[in-house]
Parts: sequence; C-alpha cells; structure tokens
Amino acid sequence: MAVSAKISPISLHPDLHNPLNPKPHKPKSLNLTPNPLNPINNASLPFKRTQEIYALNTTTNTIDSPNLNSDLTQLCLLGNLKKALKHLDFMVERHVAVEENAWVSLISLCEMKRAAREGVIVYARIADSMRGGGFGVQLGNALLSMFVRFGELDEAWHVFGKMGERDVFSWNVMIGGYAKAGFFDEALSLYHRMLWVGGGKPDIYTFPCVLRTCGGIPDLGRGREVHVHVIRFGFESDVDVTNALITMYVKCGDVHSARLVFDVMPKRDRISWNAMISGYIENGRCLEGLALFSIMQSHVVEPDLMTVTAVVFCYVYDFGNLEEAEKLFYTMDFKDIVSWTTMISGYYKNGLPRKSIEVYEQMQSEGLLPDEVTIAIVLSSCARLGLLDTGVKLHEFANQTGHIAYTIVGNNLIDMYSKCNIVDKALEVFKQIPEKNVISWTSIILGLRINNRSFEALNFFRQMILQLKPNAVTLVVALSASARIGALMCGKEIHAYALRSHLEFDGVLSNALLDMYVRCGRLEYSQNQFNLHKDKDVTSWNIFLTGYASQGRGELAGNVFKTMLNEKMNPDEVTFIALLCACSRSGMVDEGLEYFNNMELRYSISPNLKHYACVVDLLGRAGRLGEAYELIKTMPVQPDAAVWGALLNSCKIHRQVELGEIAAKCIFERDTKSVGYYVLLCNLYAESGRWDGVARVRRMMREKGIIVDPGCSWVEVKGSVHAFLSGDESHPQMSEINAALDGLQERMKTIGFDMSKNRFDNEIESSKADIFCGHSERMAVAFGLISTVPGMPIWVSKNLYMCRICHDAVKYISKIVRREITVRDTEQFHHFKDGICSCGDEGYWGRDDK
DNA sequence: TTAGGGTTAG
Repeated sequence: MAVSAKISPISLHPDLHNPLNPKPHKPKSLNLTPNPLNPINNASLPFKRTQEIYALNTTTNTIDSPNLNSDLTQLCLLGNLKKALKHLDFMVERHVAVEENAWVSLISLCEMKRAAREGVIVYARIADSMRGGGFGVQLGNALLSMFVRFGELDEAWHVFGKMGERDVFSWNVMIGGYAKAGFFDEALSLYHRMLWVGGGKPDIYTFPCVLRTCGGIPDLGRGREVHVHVIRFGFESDVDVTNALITMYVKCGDVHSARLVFDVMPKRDRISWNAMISGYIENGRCLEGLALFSIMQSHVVEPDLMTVTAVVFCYVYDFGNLEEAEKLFYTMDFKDIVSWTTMISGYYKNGLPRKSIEVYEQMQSEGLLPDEVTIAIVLSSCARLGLLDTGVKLHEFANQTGHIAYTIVGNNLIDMYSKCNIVDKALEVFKQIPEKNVISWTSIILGLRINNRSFEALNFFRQMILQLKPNAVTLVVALSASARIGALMCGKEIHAYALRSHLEFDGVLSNALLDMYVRCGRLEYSQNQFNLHKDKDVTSWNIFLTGYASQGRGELAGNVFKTMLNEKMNPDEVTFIALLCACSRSGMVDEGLEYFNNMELRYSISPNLKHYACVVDLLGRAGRLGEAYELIKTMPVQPDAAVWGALLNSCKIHRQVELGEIAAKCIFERDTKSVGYYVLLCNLYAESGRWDGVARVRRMMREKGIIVDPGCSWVEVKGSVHAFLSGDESHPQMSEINAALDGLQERMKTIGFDMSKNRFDNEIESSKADIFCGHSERMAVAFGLISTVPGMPIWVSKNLYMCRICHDAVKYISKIVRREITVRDTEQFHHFKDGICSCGDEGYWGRDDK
C-alpha cells in the first residue's frame, strides 16, 4: 500500500520526550501563578446544600454512595475545590467508590483553578482506585487536558498510554501539548500515528496543533503535506484552520504561500490580518506589512494590540525609526507588557539604553510590572550603562517574584554584574541558575575575561564543554581569554574544536582566532590564519598590523599596509593607530610622521586623540621630547590623559623629571583613577634616583586608594596554563622553582650580574624601583625551564610591565641556558636570545648611562 | 482543545 511506505515505526514509548530525545525547541514555561487555592467564602455559595452535606455525613455516618458522588460533582460545579477535596477524603475513608463523572468534575476543577499540586493528589487517588486498570475516555481526556496545561507531559503521556480508548480530543490534546512545549518532532509523530495507527480522523482542532509544529521546527515540506491534509479532510474554509496555515507558512519563511492562502479565504477575522501583517514584518518585508496594515484599516477591521505592536516592532527594528514607532505606541489606548517591552527593547537595540530605561520607568509608573523578558532587556541596558543601582533593584525584584528562576534573567544578571565589575556577584548568580544554557556559560566566561580573570575564564570553558556544546560566540570569548594570557595551546585546542564540530566560521570567529595567534606572539601562525581567512574585513587587517606593531616590526607593518591598499581595502582609524604604533616601536620616526600627515590628506581620516598620543609617543621615544611637547601644545583638539601619558612615558625613558612632572600634573587634572600613570611617574622618579618623588607618589596612591594589581605571569606547559602570582608560593613545584632560580642566580653572579641588586646602591632602593613589577615572570620562566626539554623555547605572558631588573635577568638567563625566552608584558613582546632582547633595550628603557 | 507579539552573550 502506498501509505504504508510513509509510516515510520513509531513506538508509544513513555520516554518520548526524555532528555535522550531531541531537546525542546522552547523551554517549558515556569508556572509562576500564585497558589490559586484561595478559600472560598461559604456565604457566597448560592445554595445551602453544602452545609447540609457535611451535617448529614459527619453526624450520621450514613453511607449513601450515589448521593455522595453527586454531592462531590455539585461541589466541583460550585468551584469549591477545598471542600470538594475534603469531601473526597471523606468518601475515601469510608471506601465509597467514586464514579467516573465525579472524578472528571474534580480533575476539570483542578485544571480550571490551575491547582497543580491538588491535581497530582487527586490523580494518585484515581490511580489507587483503578488498581492498574485503564481510564475511560472521559476521565482520560480530563487528565490529559489537566497535565498538558500544567506542562506535565510525562504524566500526560502515562495517562495516554493507559487509556483503553481514545477519541480525537485525546490526540489533539497530546499533539497540542507536545507542540506547545516545543517537542515538535514528537507532536508530528503523534499526528501521523493518529492518522495511520490510531484510526482517528482529524477535526478542526487538530490542524492548528499540527501546523504549529511545522512552523515551530520550521519544516516547510511537512507543512505543505499538512496543507494537503487540510484540503483532503475538507477544512480549507475554516477560519481557524486557515489562520494556522498562514502562520505556518510565515514561520517557514514562505510569505508568498501565506498570502495566497490569505487572499482566497472566504472569511477573515482579526487574527487572519494580524498573522499576515506580522508575517510580512517578521520576514523583514516591512513595506508590504505596512501596506496591508492600511488595507486592514480600510476594511474597517480595527487593529488590536497585536497588530499595533507588530507595526511598532517594524518601525523600530527594520527602519530604526523610533519616532514613528513612538507616535504609534503612544496612540495605543491599552498597552500590555509585550507592547511596552517592544518599545523598551527597541531603544536598547538602537543604541539608546538610557531611553529604554526611561520608558521602563514610565511603564512602572503606569502600574505595570515587568515580566522575565522585560527584566532581561532592562538589565542589558543597565549593563551597557553600568547602572548598578537599577540592576540591583531588578535583581531584588526578580528574587521576590520568582522570575530569578528564568535562565534569561540569570544570564542578564551575570552580564550586568560583570560589566559593573562585580564579577564575584556574577559568579554567585551563575551558580544559582537552575538550567544553565550556552548564553549563561558564555556570559560568565566573558565576565571573568573582562575582569582580568582569564585564567579562571578558561577553567569555566573547560567545564562547560564537558556538558554543553559551545557556539561561535563562546569560542570567540574563550579565544579572547586565551589571547589575554598567551595560552597558545589552549587557543589552538579551541581552533581545532571549532573545525571538528563544524561550527559556522563567521568573520568574528576568524578574527578572534587571528587575534589569539597575534597576541600569543606566533607570527607564523598569524600569517597562516590571515591567509586562510576567507572574508577579511578591515578589522582582520588591523589585528594583523597590530601583531607587527607589538613585535616592533615597523617595516613589515608598512608592507602589510601596502598590500592592504593594493587589495582595495580601505584603512580606518584603527589602521593608523596600528601603523603609528609600529613605527614608534621601531624608531621609524619619519615614516610615522608621513603616515600621520597623509591620514587626512589621502584617506580622509581626521586624526583623533589616540593618533596624537601615538605621535607624541613616536617623537618622545626617539628623544624628540621638545617636539612632542610642542605638538601637544598646538594640537587642534584638547589633549587627554593618554596624550600626556605618552609624554610621561617618554620622559621616563629619557629620565626627564621636570617635563615628566608637567605631564603628570596635566594627567592628574584629567584622570586620577588610572593606575598606570602613577606607576609611570613612580618609575620616572626611581629611574632618576629621586626617592623623595617615589615616596610622594606612593603616598598619593595610598590616599586615593589606588591599588596596583598584583603581578601575575602565565606559562603554558604541555597544554596547561600555570599562573604565578607574585608573592604566592603555592605552586606544587615551588621548591624546584626556587632551586632553579637560586642556581641561575649563582651562575649570573659569576658573570657579574646580581638579580636582586643590579644598578642600585642598596637593596632598599632597588625594591622601591621595581615595586610594581612583582617579578612573577621569573617564577614562570624558571618553571618553564624545569618542565620542558632543553632547547625548547619558553613563552611567558604577564599582566604588568616588566621591570628593568627582570628584563636584564631574563637576558642573562637566555644566554646561560641557551634558550629562546619570550615575555609578553602589557606593552609588547620581548624575545630574548643569547643575551639580547628584540626590544633593543634603548627604546624601551632608555640609555643605561648610570 | 483552536492563533497571536517582546528574548539575553562576541
């Protein structure tokens, strides 16, 4: 038979939707309805029979089975669940058999009152009384309907399996239940089973349920098949069925077919218009949606909330026309939570988070409470603005109302706390999310990463992949954490993972990979990734250029820039920052100035503060401090702290205390919070032997509560990252590390270098000078040396600037152990080989004329 | 029992 070929074997297995089966497309919604069991006042009951029932049964103990059953039904009809349950207890205690129709009334009442707990209790009673027998159609259907409404698909499935007989209602409820919970494939299987095995004939209620599954997957092919069924069973003129058909086509992206159905409908209701209009809008065909909207109005069909919300959405998202959206929004007489949220989210998405918070406050002042979606979006606005107060208030509200249980709320709390730099609070929220999804994990990994806790971020990433599949966004975030601490092996593993799992490589992921290789200092890998990068954008070129800049390879950067122009890629502001930076690190002053002068002339990019800071750096490093200072004084925009900071750094290199003090004064007029400038000034004084100055800056920092992060270095050995925090000796191999350092120190002394005292007359002074270094890289280098075979290069990253003593020490170590050692500090890469560093010492440290 | 809007991370 032709049809039999189409039937796939479907077993009615109770684990139809267990976790081994495909995940639901949509999470079960939480039942946040308050306990509906409010005691109903007796006085409000329309007749006295209730009291009589109790009077009769409790005092006389008469067993009157038919009457007791009809009393139970009566109580249910009255809607008095509490009394009905009490009455049920009474019957059960006396072993009075409860009739099926009484059970049906009781179950229907539980469903109506949304009394899930009570429903389960009654079901247990029913199961007891059935003693393993099957349910009749009436009772079975009532149970199915109740369990489906409460989202208890397991229980519904169990009941469905125990029904001796089923009618079309039973099938409809099950199909609808699975579809609503997002188990689309299961719902479709049930529909087919109903047709071919269950012998059921679909009715007008069946098709909306089934079509919802095709739209939900979405699966246009199967949707079309169901359309054929609609015609074959003769329901093509039913307005509800046809509306469902329109929705199905719209969700499957086939707006054309939706319109064909819409056009031939014999009768249209408001839902038909809404489905079609929002169908256009959902599919990005806003003009057609708006056109139909005006036709709708000419047909004297009053648009309702749904229509207007869709049109507002269209203005906000597709045209970015917030004014028009606003106009329409404020003409709505009645606004519900969804329409408010559309507007709030519209402002957020269009880069106006402050406005979105204002609208949210307006909504509150009109007495509406936010739901989980509103909370989530307002939290995103708080995150973007760093509005901790509002965020915390929302957190408290979510705790009180139970909305905290929604994953989306937890996820946005993580993001909000992270972006307000309270990452410990974010961790707390993360732990409490009952169902963590990819976004929960990605958000916490990102939170740790942006709060300089990349090492922990990577640990979270490792934990995550044991239980959940990361997506491209997760990988981008994890790669950025790897890049941050120079964890090349880890980054490569992520790269391999991305290839293995056939993840879609978008431009952002490819750029993140490139950035990781660049920041890990491996130019050969970077080059390779750059060549393989399919859709390079200006960011890709900029990352690549920055790589050469951080390696002090100005000429190579210049070549890349030429290639970029040859390939018709337009440079942007960042391109010139990278170029200027590369020139200044390589002492290419003239080339740098030429780029700077040509920026506006040839590429119509006007220099911003960052470009000026680069040029000050370019001149200053080269010792042309006077010119640098002159440029600051004559530049057309007001210099900011970073521009003066570049001058201060140059003053430190060339030990120009006076000019440095001028720069510092200007910096602290503009920025008193950034740690870096204090460190620079302190180092300037220390390098110049001005210990009074060092003490003064230290005092300033103490008074302002400025704390320098403890020094931390990372080294990767056999694929694992080891972190060394300065002053922390908790590493399990610490004694071996110290022994190695002692050994090296001895050998260095024989060639005239003392790691602890170099350059300074006494130890106290030397410790003042390098107080902001932490020397953590020494531990990391020593650990690298003892954990790898001789000859292997060592790669270390650190979070602070390397001090001169460490720099000298590593130079000597590279000579003694004959290894290439690379240290990446906050500024650049230092490749040490045979006692020489690639940074050329002078540009970085100034001449050692002491 | 049936349709329908707003959803977070790079």
